[in-house]
Amino acid sequence: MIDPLKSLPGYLLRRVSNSLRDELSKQLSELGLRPSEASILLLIQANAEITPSALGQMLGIKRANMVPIIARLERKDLVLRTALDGRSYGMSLTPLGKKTHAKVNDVIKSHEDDIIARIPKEDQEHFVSALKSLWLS
Amino acid sequence: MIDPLKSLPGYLLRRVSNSLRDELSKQLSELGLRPSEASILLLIQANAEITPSALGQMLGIKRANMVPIIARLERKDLVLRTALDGRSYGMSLTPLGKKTHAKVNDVIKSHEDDIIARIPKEDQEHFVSALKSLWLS
DNA sequence: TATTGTTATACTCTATAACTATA
DNA sequence: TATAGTTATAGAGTATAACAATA
Repeated sequence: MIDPLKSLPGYLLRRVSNSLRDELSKQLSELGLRPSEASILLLIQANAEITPSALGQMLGIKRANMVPIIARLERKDLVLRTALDGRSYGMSLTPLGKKTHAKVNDVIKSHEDDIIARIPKEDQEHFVSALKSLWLS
Repeated sequence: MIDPLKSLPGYLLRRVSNSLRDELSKQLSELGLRPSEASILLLIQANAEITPSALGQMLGIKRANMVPIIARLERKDLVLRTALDGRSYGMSLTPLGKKTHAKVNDVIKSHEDDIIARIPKEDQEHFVSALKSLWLS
């Protein structure tokens, strides 16, 4: 079979991205989390009292779609909300959220290390550089 | 705001992949096609009488999910099926399918050229090499 | 027995419009 | 007026299980 797609960088990028996401998703599911939920734990830890809108902007997730994600994190007792003013609230990690954050951090770090380890040494820096030049450009 | 995710290659990869896919999707929508449909036109052109199962395997799409995709391509008079034996069929491009294939090819080529053009010259080869080493490994 | 195409179904992620309450 | 959070809803992609017909 001839595969004219395998020579296309954009196509390669998409397939690789999907398979890596599936791997991460599987590892995070052992913590009962989805990738978006895990990312949010990292961002809340790094930004005390961050709002859902700010989170969504950083993650490229629409405000409307943040609602059920945050609701799940709250239901799991991982995050709690504190009113900032009458219409917005900041989010922080509960004690359980902090413990989970540490585990998430380990999982993501090992996932990222795995990725780098699979790339030949002489390509690694160029790979990250290329991704950064494609980032939102 | 601190973004601990922007330094993670896997996260960068996913965000870049998503935004590139959105761009391609938008361009293909002017042809009335989705990325999966466009890919299939390329693969049928390159592989006469290919079956849905073989297509799905190459694209990483489950057989069950190929059904509605192919049904749409047939409804648009882009592909037609020919029985190979009692239970399987091969797919080929109709005259309109061939014309559309040429347009799809142009769109995808310019999309891919755009991607490469955004990457610094000294990173381009390493980027593709890195993607290939991450491909299904 | 294994495979092909199919149906039905559910889950995830995403996109839009409209509403409310507050700034 | 503009913004934050929310609701409802629709679209797209994906996953699984089960079935009939055929190899």
